[in-house]
Amino acid sequence: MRAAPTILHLDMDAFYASVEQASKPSLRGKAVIVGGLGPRGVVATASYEARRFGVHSAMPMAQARRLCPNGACLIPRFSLYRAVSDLVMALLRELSPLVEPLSLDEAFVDLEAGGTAFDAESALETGQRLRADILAATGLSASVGLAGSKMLAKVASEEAKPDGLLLIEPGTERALLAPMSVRTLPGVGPATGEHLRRAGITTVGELAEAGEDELVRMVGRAHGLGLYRMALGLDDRPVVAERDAKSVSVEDTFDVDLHDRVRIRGEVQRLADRCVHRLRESGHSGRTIVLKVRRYDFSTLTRSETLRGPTDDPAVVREAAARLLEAVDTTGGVRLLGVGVTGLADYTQEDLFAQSMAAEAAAGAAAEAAPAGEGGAAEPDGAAEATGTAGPGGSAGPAGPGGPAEAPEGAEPGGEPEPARERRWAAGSDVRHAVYGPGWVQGSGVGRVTVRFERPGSPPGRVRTFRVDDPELEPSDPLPLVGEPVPGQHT
DNA sequence: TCTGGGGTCCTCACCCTC
DNA sequence: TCTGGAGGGTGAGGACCC
Repeated sequence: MRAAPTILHLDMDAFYASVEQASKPSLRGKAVIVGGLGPRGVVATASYEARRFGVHSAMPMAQARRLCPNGACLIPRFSLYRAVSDLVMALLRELSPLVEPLSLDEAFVDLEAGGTAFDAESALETGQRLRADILAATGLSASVGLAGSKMLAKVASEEAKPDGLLLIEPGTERALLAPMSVRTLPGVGPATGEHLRRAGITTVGELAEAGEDELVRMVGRAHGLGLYRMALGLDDRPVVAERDAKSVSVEDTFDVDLHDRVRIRGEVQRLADRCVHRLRESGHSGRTIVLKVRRYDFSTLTRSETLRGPTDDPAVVREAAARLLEAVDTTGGVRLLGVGVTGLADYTQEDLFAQSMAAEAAAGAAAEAAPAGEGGAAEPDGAAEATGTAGPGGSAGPAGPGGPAEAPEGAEPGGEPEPARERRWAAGSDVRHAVYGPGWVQGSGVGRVTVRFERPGSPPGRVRTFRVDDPELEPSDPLPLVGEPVPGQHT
């Protein structure tokens, strides 16, 4: 077991919301809620100001708005968060080659492996310096936990939040953990927490007292053994710099449940294409195709099919997904569809056999499906979806100005020609005005869009309102949070 | 106005082979 | 030839994480 507290866990504070506050000076010190803005959107991150109203991650956005009616609700801007995250991860890699990112805003670092810390004192010094460097590079605060293991370092950073640093001295682990809730331990979520609570176990100390056998009996072998060890403060998992992806998937929740079988088939095909696109981008192929269907009552079904060999052929994935869909009863309505690929390989063995099978199957299916599919008259409730609100980019899609991010290509080959659509301006998205310069959308409706003209580092800016089709207003890329070059002057 | 998206890991059931 | 168990592959679902 490692003695020196040289595992560092970094956690950026309320990351998405903090990035939004840094890039939008008028929001600093205000309640900011980042998440899906559609009717089925949920909160991704809330600023600490919004958390005071009871808003938290995974809460339905509608509920968050009720709790915090004056909060600024914004769509996530992942490209910006990724850019900021890259800066932070680069700083971590200066400390050690062993950096294990967990998400855009969290990572473990093995300081000892990087030679940047060997005892409590040097670890503390490194942690403080890192926090200062992150603040200088991004303008954001981060919390740091230091301990002898990953689990304890994560507990420490959680305790240090917000904007703090905590080191757990070797030998103090059990006493520190004992009074904490079992929910503190990674892997104990609502279900396991409730399971343990019913057995009278609510603290980590009680978990340790329960003993290994009892825990294995209660929650299964792997989980029970892991929980018992963690309750004792034991965790010898190494920091792993490179992790191979094991699956790739895409899914969409629709604003309105889908009933029309033809429409559902179409969505599955579209998702299969998106999934293959992502699969290819990652340089993978995969062998098992998974279809996910969440029904009107929130029950979730998965159906999967394993191919003879890995593929990244869109036709093969589309066909497999279509076959899987045929085995699912969708009467009652579908709120979410997803297509995924697992069993990834890092080679693309061009599977001629599978391809020829797929081509045959496709030809057969096309011959069968075309009359019914194109006719679209089969489903008596087909008109139910004609609202058009349930489209891609509904609650989840960052349906920014210029149209939904997905389905850029003509999505409705057989549909009526689309009239010039009113431009949509999502709250929080970046824009540039020919006269007033860079700003962000504060809100839009009834043919108007309200823009606040400010940028990272500027004082809070002024608000102006335009027609949604104002030709001088256009979507733009986010500006960097720190060290922003003067726009238009690249010398 | 209930409940996103993209993942990982584990368990269990079933089938097949040895 | 029959039977039972072990073990791997597959499919489905649940829990959890950020």
